[in-house]
Order: sequence, then C-alpha cells, then structure tokens
Amino acid sequence: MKESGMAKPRRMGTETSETRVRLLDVTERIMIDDGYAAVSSRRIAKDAGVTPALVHYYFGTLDDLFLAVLKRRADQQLERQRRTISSSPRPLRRLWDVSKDPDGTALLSELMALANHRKIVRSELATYAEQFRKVQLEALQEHLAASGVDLHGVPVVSILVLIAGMSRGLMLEHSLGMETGLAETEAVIERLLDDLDRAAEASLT
Amino acid sequence: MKESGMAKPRRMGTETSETRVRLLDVTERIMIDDGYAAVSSRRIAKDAGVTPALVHYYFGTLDDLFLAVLKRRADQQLERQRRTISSSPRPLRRLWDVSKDPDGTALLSELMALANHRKIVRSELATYAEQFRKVQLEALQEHLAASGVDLHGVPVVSILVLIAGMSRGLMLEHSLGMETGLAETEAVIERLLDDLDRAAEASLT
DNA sequence: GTCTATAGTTCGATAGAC
DNA sequence: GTCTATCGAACTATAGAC
Repeated sequence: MKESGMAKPRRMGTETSETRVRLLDVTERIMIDDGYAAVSSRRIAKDAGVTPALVHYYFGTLDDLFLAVLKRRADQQLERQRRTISSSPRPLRRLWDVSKDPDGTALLSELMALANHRKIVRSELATYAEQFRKVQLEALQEHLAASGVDLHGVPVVSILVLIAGMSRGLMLEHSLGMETGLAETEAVIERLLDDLDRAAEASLT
Repeated sequence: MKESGMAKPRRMGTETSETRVRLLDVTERIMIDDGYAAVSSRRIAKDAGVTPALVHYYFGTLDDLFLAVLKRRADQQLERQRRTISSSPRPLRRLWDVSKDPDGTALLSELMALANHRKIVRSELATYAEQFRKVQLEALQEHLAASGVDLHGVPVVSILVLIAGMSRGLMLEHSLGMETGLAETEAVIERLLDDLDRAAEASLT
C-alpha cells in the first residue's frame, strides 16, 4: 500500500525518488520555521527549486503530503524510541533529552495544530501518538519493575505524559520569547528524572 | 490610544459598538472550534450575519483583529487572576481548575500557534504571558511565604510553569483523541496541588 | 520524470454609495 | 453605521506538452 485508499488513476512519483525526499525535507523545514499555515505548493516549490506542479505529482493533495511528513518522522522514531529506553542506563533522562529536540518538538506542535482542522491528520497523528506512548510505557515499566524503585503512588505512565507535556510546553514558551521560570523548571524536571534514574540504577546493583 | 500607532485616516467603529463585540465573539469561537487558520473576514461575516467589509471597518487588518481578541481576553483575566490566588483558601487547585477551562486553553493554544508566524502577535502575546506569570508568582509567593510550607527546593515559579504547561498539554492530547495516561496524570497533578494547598492551610492555623 | 499553462477558488483590503 | 462592488493577489489542482 503506497498511497491512501483507492485513489484516482493518477500518475505519481516513486517512494524512493530523490526529489520526493527533498520535498519532504523542505516541507518539514517550512513547518518548523514558519508554521504549517506557511506550507503551500508554491512555497515548497520555491524553496526546493522545482515547480509547484511537482508537489502535486508526488503527493496528490496537501493532505497526503502532510501525512507523508508525519509517517516518515514517526516511522523513523518509533523503533529508535524503543531501543533508547531499554538500552540506556538512564532511560528517563535520555527520553527527556530526546523529547527536548527543538526541531522535533516544533514539528510535533505544528502537526497537532494542523490536526485541529484536518480530520485525516488528526486520526493518523492520534494513532501514532498512542502507539508511541504504549511503546515507551512498555519499555519503561519493564525497566522500573526490574529495579523495584518506589514511585510513591505515581503511575509510570504519568512520567511519560509529564515528559511529553513539559518538553512541548517549555519549548513553546521559549520560542515565544518568555523567560520567567523556564530555566528553573527545566532544572527541576531534570533533577527529578535523574533521581529516579539513579534510584533505579542503585536497586539493580 | 484606541488603535495601533499613526494609522491612515480611515474610518473605524467605536470600541463600544455591539457589532464590534459580536465580531470579537465570533472570531474567538472560530479560533476555538476550527483554529486560527479558519479565520477570514468572509467567514467571520458569515457567522456573525454581517458583510465582510464590516470586519475591516472595525478592525482594519486581520492582525489588528487578532490583537483585539488577545487584548480583550487578557485584560478580562488579568485582574481576576490576581484576586483568585490571593482570596482562595486553596489557590493552587483554584489556579489549576481555571487553567483547565477548555475554551481558554484552546484559544491560548491557537494564539501561540498564530504567534509562530505573525510577529506583532508574538510580541504582544509574550508581553501578556510574562505579565500573567509575574502577577501569579507575586500572589503565590506571598501566600506561600506566609504559610511557610516546604517545597523541597522546588522554586515557586516552577509550580506555575507546570500548571500552565500540563493544562495545555493534557487538553491538547485529549482533543487529539488520545487516552493513555491522561486521567491518571490529571489525578496525580491534582493530588499534588491539593497536598500543597493543605500543607499551606495547615501551617496557617 | 518534469515542465507550462491555466481553470477555478478564496482571500484581504479598499472606494464609494446609501 | 452598514452596504455593494471590485481589484489584485495567492492558492489548489489538473491537463497535457516535452
């Protein structure tokens, strides 16, 4: 299955085309720098040095393009994510550092905003996001169960929700130009995660 | 100062016009329901039952309209916010409940997304957001200092950043259709805030 | 595989009548 | 205070030449 559903018999570029990859790269960059609303076939074409028609040749509609951006990112990260948690000695801190990546966070924020008024993007994004959380939860639960660390009644999944929410939140406020409380809060969270990681490490020895 | 800078000598409606208020209401509703990208003079006019030209008559440009939406909301909330914290027996829980308001959170999220590519919106929003945080911080610091509660090294401002970030985060994930971990995490945060509130109350008696 | 040309929309904003 | 009429620009998407 290379494209959505039983589409019209229209010509469409191959998955491996270099141009296709470049168009995805350019689209990601526009979304990160100027927001999803700045994405148009003309803008993409201009930035990529091709003509607007090529965008439609490769992706059909803009919805399909957004879905392709989402799918590529998500597939890239999913397997890596699973390994990250189960192989790192400090999985929580590692997860936090990965979540803090400015580009990734910005792109995710834009996709979430986009999902607000593109039904197909919403359902795809929700599916991926749930999948991510479950993969992370499984790996983390395994890790913490083995170490027998005490969370004082806090569900393991809440640590993941906290990491996801606060990395997005801090990044958003920072890119807005806010300052009050950001650095302190980042430090508090990192200390918390480090403490948990260390406690888990200690119980394992 | 009723409008931005030394604008052209163009006619413009009064601040108190009923139509103007209705246009602001309709614009807020569109942003909350369908996102800022759905806002256009034609859409506003249609929903408000007037003609598109009226939007420009009252607000000039769309930027001015967005700024008016922001200003009205912010001014409404600012004084109320200050009173909320210093008058409630459980200020943190109260702040959390207010922050959870779906409409307010959605509108703020849209304004933040909008700020991503409208310079003037960004700087105004950042100014207001910083002002909010400082007002909250001042009131909260006073409250907590009087009660002498122990935060175990967590800065007071971080509680505010947490409330802001997680209320937005939980709401975003919920509106996306996600489920895993949301209810548990909301409960954890509310327990934490309630505990702090109770501790502060107890030290005051 | 990539291009030109273009149809068909929708938009912001303004001028000027009422 | 509200309307009609309209200009000029940007956009999505397609058909068909090369």
